[in-house]
Amino acid sequence: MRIATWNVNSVVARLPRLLDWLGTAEPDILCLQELKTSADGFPTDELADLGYEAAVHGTGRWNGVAVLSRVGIADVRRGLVDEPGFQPEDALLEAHEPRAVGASCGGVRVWSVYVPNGREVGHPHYDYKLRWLQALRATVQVELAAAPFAVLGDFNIAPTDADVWDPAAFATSTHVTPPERQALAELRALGLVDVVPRAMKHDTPYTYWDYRAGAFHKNMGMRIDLVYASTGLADSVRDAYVDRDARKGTGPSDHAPVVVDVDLSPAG
DNA sequence: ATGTCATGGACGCCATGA
Repeated sequence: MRIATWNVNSVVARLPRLLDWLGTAEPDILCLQELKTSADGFPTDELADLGYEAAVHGTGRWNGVAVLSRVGIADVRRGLVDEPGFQPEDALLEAHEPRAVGASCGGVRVWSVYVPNGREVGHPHYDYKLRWLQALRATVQVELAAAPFAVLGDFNIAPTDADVWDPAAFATSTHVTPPERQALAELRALGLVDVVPRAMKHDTPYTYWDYRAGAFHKNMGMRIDLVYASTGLADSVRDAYVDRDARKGTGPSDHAPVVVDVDLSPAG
């Protein structure tokens, strides 16, 4: 079985690239992030033509996550346990954002997550990020009972200094701070394993490169798209890689897909 | 480090978020 995750930076703008990629990579399960559209705008029919069903959690212009599956989809759950919202400075009410959706596909329980960016250390969004990660932990704690299990997506955290192109450039940034990394450690402590993809080029398994300043060609990247698998599922992993080709060419997302092949057969 | 995108609202540009 092939399981993948991809922040597509608008599923509508990326539809030609997404359909092309599905046709060649042929994942059984694909977790999508940054749909940037509501469920109404989601390209359900085009994906169904390729044999994929979808569990969608989207509300409009920002965020949005989905699980695609060609091995069945059931028990869809939208949102986290005790999920926090984000309250912009000028808003009266905090708004819940579509950043997490879970589904059972072909005997595997998967969650597609888009962790808040955090913007700047000390910004209200950074505090929201840490609170959101605590809710993710509470959700995983419950959902992990349905193993094999994995939570995949854009975590907006580089787990180690080796996962950023220049640690010095991130000295005062989000994505690398001890509280963010501690939140990842607490997820792993529940019984999850960071499935690190093999390096393809430059000996780095980065998954994200800024659109600006030729970052991709200079390999100024980060590994922030992660696959956190239950121990049993991690044991069944036969290969894991970043599909850098999906970051090349015309009209790419700024993220590349992470692809994981697992062998779930009893003898596997 | 900041040379790019994508979206949506009031328009052939700006604000927002990443």
